[in-house]
Amino acid sequence: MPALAAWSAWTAFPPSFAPDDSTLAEILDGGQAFRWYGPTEHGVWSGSWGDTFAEVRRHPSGVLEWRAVTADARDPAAAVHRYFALDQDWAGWMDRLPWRSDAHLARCQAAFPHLRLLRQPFGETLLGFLCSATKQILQIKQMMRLLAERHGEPVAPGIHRLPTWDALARVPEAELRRCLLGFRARYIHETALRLQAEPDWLAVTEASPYAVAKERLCSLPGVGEKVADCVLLFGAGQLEAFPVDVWILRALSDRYGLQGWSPAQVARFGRAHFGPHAGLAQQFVFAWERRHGKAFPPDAATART
DNA sequence: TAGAGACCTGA
DNA sequence: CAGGTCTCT
Repeated sequence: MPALAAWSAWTAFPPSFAPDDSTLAEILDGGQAFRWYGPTEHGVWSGSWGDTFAEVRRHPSGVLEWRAVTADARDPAAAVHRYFALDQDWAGWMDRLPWRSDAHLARCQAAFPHLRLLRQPFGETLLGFLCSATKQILQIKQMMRLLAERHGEPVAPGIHRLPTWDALARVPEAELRRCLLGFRARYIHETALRLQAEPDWLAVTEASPYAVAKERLCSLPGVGEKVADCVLLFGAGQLEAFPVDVWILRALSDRYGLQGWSPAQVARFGRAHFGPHAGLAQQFVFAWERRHGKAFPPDAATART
């Protein structure tokens, strides 16, 4: 009998990563990643990326901690650090956002302490957002779950990883449709074939500067500006990426007075206003709009075009 | 860098 | 109708 995958011991996250429960939920299940489930009645989140399966919970002391298993039973600490980008200068980036002159941004930052951008595996991020068109988070998660169960290798007993693009290239489009993908099945199938024909395309794209990487991504079927920016922001650490979805459109319209602006115009405004880490600002504005937007109808003072 | 409709399926 | 893209006018 093969060695059973073993859990690492529960390990505390560093004090620099101390989100409250609501912010943790926003990080894990707010639309960046589609592979987290929770919290259980005991407050445990479980999720997976690549070959890693992890759990996150709050110790009675209040400290956030994690444990994980990996498919080949190597120490998962490095994988966890990379995924949560624990070695990055979040405090510095936060301080360099224009919160001093932007009261709404300051409010968003205050509302989600330690909100982070995840650094997910590039290929998986692409897969997730290729499925995201006109779908809610719940439905995207369902698609990912079916893809993993039916076409991904097991990483631990009962747990399957997402299929690699190589594996996806071997799945007929009709079979993909059975994973609730709908018209997105064609995008994924065709993308898989292209990636198969060019084995280092993903790695080269991930390592390319923002503008180049975005152009490359946009050449894939089903990938437009919004999806490309999500993939680069959540799967490549490109903080310049500024995805404009309906929430950001609404937020910039209602909070910044940009009624009637097109997505392209809003994107230009976002990069100019929020600066080189616009993608980070975007995450706060996005989270705030989803959670609190309804309680704050558009401000009459800014509601002029 | 305009606007409309199609594309799948299910909450 | 839904966190988008593609295509055509």
